[in-house]
Amino acid sequence: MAGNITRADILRAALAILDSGGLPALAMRRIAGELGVQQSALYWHFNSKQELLAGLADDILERVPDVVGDTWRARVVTLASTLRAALLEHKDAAELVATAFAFKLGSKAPFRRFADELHGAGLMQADVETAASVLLHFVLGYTTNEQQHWQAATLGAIDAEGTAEDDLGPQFSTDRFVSGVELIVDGIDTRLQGPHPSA
Amino acid sequence: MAGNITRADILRAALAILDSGGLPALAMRRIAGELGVQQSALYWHFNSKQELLAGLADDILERVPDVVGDTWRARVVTLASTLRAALLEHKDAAELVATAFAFKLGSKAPFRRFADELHGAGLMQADVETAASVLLHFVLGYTTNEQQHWQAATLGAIDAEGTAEDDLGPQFSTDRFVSGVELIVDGIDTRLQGPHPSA
DNA sequence: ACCTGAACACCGTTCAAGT
DNA sequence: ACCTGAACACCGTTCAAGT
Repeated sequence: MAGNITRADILRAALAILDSGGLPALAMRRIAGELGVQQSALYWHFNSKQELLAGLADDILERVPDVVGDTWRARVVTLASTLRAALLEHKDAAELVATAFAFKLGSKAPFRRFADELHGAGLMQADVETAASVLLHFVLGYTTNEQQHWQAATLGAIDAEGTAEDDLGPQFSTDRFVSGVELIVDGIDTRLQGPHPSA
Repeated sequence: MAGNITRADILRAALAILDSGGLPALAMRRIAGELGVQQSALYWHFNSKQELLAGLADDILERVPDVVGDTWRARVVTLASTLRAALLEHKDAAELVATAFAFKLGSKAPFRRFADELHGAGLMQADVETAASVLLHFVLGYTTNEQQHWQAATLGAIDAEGTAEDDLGPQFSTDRFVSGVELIVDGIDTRLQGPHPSA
């Protein structure tokens, strides 16, 4: 009936399924079903499910807007917060992006975003890579935990508050996230103090 | 013939399978097969595979030795390196522990280890939790990527060097890892400068 | 070029029934 | 208390064949 299916169609259907049911619902059969096509048809457009997931991760990351700010510190904190916000908009997106990043499939874009800001701040290259790595791992790790915590609470697997928090305090909030980013930024600042190396 | 199977037996068999084949090989049927038992027998000892994996994660983390050092900085860097080393000893262990941690099943032990060192350093409680969180996410995130990179290279999916590294430099090494930890530690140091708050 | 149909080789989990 | 046997309801991937 309708014309052929495209990669974009597949990714759009996959994102809708992710939004409604998260990663556990994201089966090849389900995506195909939503498009009115056989599951094997997807393998003409993607070599594997992992490749499809990497494409999804890239799509989500492309929606992260450019950041503005007067100082590099402000821009780095804003970039981290913006990235977290983009991930929180889609169920399981943090885990999805973290996995795609670990597998080196696409999506080194967020690493580059951090690296560019830090390079612009005057950090030397070795420190740029170290700092970008620390920032990215914190954003992905924190947001993954946060998202899983929410969803577990929604399913009733963990009671909404108290009990499971023990002595760790209220674990997840924008303030806690920003505190972590600022701690890292203060560490970076430490590397900017000596503008004229003697040797 | 032999006596009944125990939780410890199951975890021992699971760890052996993890070592040889990684997480993809760790199927309930495989664990049961190794113990000469039906897969359903495992469900008397564990309510789910996730619970079993959490137990495995705890086992791996229990092998992390206590750290010594003259300064809190030295102890924190050593603890991070020791944790990484323990994870690198078992295939896919970093991903396993990161997932168990995200799911809040057991294993907040490493968080506490970092928190205790930082508390001893004189950091105030809110900063202790922020800093421990940043440290733990970096250790788990970096080591997960490192371990997956190695294994992909071993399987030939990524050529051993060059090419995939592009402009990111040599991505994984003990030095790079320690640099990241030291950046965080410098950020922490920043919070220790005002010993007598005025209000 | 793009998709169907059908199969292959797996999964985790449940549950009555045995001992 | 601990385990068997068998089923349920799924997976990702491949591949000849169609159009």
